[in-house]
Amino acid sequence: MNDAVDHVDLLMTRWSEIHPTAETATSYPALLRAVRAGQLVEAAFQGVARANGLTVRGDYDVLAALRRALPKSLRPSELARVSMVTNSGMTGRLDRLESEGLIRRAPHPEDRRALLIEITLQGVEAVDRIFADLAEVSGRLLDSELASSLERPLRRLMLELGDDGN
Amino acid sequence: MNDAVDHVDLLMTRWSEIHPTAETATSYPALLRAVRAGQLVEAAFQGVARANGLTVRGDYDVLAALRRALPKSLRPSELARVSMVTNSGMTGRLDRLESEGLIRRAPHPEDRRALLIEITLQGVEAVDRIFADLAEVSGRLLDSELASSLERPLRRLMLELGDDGN
DNA sequence: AGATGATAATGCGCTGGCAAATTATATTCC
DNA sequence: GGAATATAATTTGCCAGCGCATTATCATCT
Repeated sequence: MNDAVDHVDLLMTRWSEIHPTAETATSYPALLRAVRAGQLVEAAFQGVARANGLTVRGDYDVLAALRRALPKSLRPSELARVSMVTNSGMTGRLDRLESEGLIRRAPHPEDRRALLIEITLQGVEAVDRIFADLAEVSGRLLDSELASSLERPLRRLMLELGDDGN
Repeated sequence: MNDAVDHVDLLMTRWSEIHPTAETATSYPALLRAVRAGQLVEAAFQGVARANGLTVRGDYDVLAALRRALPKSLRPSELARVSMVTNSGMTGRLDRLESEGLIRRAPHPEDRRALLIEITLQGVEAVDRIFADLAEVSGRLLDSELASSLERPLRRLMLELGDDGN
């Protein structure tokens, strides 16, 4: 059936010519595809985020986390953890989002070291708009049949990689 | 029957609570997993590259492309294309790699605008060492059964995304 | 209670990469 | 052949995020 070759196939074939002895493990090419596919998708998503006024796609991750947490607020360090950036990186994102009026910094009532980040109405509107766009773009990039064939293996991969995020 | 839930599952479940009307398309979560898995793998690979003296993993991509192209040399713009960076980004990478003695810039004999990038002996040694490490790490991250279950769908995804690279 | 060590957020300096402008060469069109 | 346009690499200016240091607060141990 579909045995069209992709970039990684060509690449691995060439490697096996160079190192005929090396066992052709399947793990490396699989992970390589994951990286590369991730980059391509990321680029597409980045376009959506920018088209909706955000500076980077990562800012959407922050808004989305806040949106999902409603009516609760989250702390910067929690946001940093699920967004896979450092705390100082999160400070920068929050600075941007706050200056754009999409979030608000509020003091944490029980821990004076901490903050509670509240998403504003504008923030909710933005994230909902972007979510819809992302879903729409995804549908155009990927038919549902391929999507469902990716679901199980990718989910297992995430777990194998120790998908923290929660 | 592995129906353990990952981060994306939780996330989508929450979204469907927020927007009960919205159709639960499968494409978006699939691509989201691709992005996230890609980031996690990237981080692991980055560690391998750094442990072998490289500044960033991207530099390995350049070396690997040159290694595979042997005995031919490649031009900077070609390297930029397959490495998914801009030409100016490639200039920076080549600067680094050249100062580390892993590549050499040679004039292109037929086009005086262009260069030919040659990988040095040290460069070949580095790339071979890193390749072996990457394969080894990959094997530890991912058992071969899961790897093979990822192979077909991921390859199709790459093609669907218009995997240029070649 | 006081001291000591953990944790929360931010400040600061650095760096890899992008976008746009620049320079040099090549190609195309009249 | 000469002008106009395209292409190759680099330069420049900029920015997001990392690592590390700092400040403020909390928690623990005696």
